Amino acid sequence: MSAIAAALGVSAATVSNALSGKGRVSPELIEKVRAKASELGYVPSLTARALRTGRTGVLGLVLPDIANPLFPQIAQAIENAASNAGYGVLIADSRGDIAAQTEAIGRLLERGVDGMVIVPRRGTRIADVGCPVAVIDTPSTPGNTVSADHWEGGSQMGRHLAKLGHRKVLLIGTSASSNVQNDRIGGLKAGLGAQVECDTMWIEKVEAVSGEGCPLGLADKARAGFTAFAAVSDLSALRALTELQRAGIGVPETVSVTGFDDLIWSAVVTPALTTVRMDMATIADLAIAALIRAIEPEGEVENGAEEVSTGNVTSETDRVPMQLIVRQSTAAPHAGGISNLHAQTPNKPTAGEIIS
Amino acid sequence: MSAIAAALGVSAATVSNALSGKGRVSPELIEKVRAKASELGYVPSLTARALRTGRTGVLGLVLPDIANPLFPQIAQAIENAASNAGYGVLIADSRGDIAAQTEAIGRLLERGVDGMVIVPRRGTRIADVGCPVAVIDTPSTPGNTVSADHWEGGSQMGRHLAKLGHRKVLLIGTSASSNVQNDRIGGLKAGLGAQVECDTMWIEKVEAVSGEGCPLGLADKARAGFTAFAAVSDLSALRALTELQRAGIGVPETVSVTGFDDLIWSAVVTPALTTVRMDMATIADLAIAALIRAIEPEGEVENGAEEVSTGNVTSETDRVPMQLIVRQSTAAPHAGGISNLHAQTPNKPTAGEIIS
DNA sequence: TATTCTTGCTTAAACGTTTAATCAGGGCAT
DNA sequence: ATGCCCTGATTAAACGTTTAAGCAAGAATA
Repeated sequence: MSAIAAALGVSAATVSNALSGKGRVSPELIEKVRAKASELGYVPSLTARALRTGRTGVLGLVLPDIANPLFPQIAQAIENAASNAGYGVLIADSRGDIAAQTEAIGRLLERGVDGMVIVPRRGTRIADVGCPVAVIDTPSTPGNTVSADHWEGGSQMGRHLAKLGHRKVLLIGTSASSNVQNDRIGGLKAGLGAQVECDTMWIEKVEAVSGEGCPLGLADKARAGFTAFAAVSDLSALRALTELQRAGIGVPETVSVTGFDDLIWSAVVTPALTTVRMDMATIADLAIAALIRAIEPEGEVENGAEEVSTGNVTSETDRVPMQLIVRQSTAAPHAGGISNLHAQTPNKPTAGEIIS
Repeated sequence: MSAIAAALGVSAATVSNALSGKGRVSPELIEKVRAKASELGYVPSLTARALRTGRTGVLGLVLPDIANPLFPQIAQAIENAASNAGYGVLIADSRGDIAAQTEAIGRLLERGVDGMVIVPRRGTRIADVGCPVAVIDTPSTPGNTVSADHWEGGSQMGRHLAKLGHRKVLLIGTSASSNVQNDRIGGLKAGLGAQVECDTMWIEKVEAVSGEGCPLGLADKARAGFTAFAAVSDLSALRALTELQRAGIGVPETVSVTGFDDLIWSAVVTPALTTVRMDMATIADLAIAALIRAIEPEGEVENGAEEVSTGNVTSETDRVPMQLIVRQSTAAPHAGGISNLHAQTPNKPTAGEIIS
């Protein structure tokens, strides 16, 4: 910067003002400074700026378990939104226990992040950590900034299955302590309506008895009359799908299987999974916008409260609709029921029809 | 820091020296400074330090497509290794074209990262970007810093299949332009040996003709005598597995299916996938260690070359062995061949036996 | 014409560290 | 006893910005 100033015979402060458009600088000088800057390939030192302004231009991203298959979607959306807003994204894995989450947050704080996006570990409440925080969890959780409307997504799926004619549905969740999963299940039940019989299976409970990765006994369930298996995550749906197929039960002609989240494999398995997708791009945009509102000074208002607020930020809307994607894993329950195995239906293209 | 200095009646410089152990400070004063520092809850400003030293303590992580299902493993391992070394990790998604990758690298550079880890987009060579770079690709690619030994992994899998008695194997890849996939396929062929007949299917080519997500026609292949389908990624393996199951072909009693990478779902599908896993923790450790060697001054050597080298860094070893994980999707080819459909074998626990 | 406002720029301080250079004093050898 | 080295500290500069305050000169106002 001083090089530009010297080359133009002005002071460094003027160059700064010219580039930021803050002080009073003549238009022609601004132009000259701009020209010289790009001529010299000037890149402002974000470090120095950070030191002076106290803002680093970096946001932290804290995830409960970075190995979560949903992570790519989240990270990509957040990175994109942040990057559009001129921010960088520092990741912190809070793998393991709650202590690790706290420690991860601490590391980010030390690095001087201006704010952070936290997808909290199940059942965790985020205390005021000393910087603005956007929480992506579920609308039913207090402190949530913005998230997918899991309940509504569940209800879309429920209506889809009910409309196909299913009357006995098994809901499959992983952990009963997950707010997200409970919301999805609540929505499913509501969407299925009162006349549909449903039962809920929590995989964690089954595994506590029979060991991790054990068979879920879904073939028996099918024989018991369940015609649809609605998992609240695509991973469980995949598990259900392959277990049923392995047992020789045809999907979708005998039973239907549905998932949640539209994970990477949903479209490529056979039959392609009917699922419901979060609009992560919108969620990320809202979360980042809310954060930035808390970080950057208002400008308009001249109140004394120049302090950056330091708690959970809020968004205009705390829930964004989900998108039902109907593929080949759902169909009307066949009258023949379980007896009609392996009737081959031609594979239609898998892109999926987006409903709603 | 000045608060500590004032409280102890010494200068700020002394405090700095005491905490960093650099200058000459009396042992008892060091102790007092330490005590006061933790009493006051002193947290050094990494920003100021960065300004002064020119090093930010932040590494960049550039991924070809953050939505890649392998990403969680990579990000987690890198974050962990970096964090252990006292570095933060800034992510940059280079989704889209090569231009996006360059632009992502530029953003990281502006933020003053001390170095970066790049998993290059297929076929990309990383030019000298102005900071140390660790490239994680494949040993056969020039410029590679460290990566899994994909060829060796393929050969392990090949030997496993050959030993089971398979004599006609279909190798399934996504893109013929991927160095990683070619290495894996090369290894597979070598491991299978000369007496095993094999053919290679590239999904991209099939899809170019029949559309994305189209059936791969594997049932026909099975009828043509292929008894094993070795995909070079778990995603393709999953696609193969479900397509075969859907066609009523039993895995593993009729044909075997194998994958690569041990992605999250490999253990939970039925039958659980036999696959081969990268040791990302070791790879990440080596990559980060190599980076840090380039970043941090040698200390010992008193040569004038204080400059940080600015190209691709190298590691002691550029390839780390893969780990064959045998689960339920592989078995000896049944003498009866394709006719013997749906023979049920009991589901064994899915944890997987780790070989080698 | 004398005063005040406005414009366009400069000066200087500040952000919180690190580090080279300096300095006072005590022990040691000459 | 004088000069020298070593120890344990201090001083001051520097990193590259931002920004409040100051200032000179021309324009507008009285």
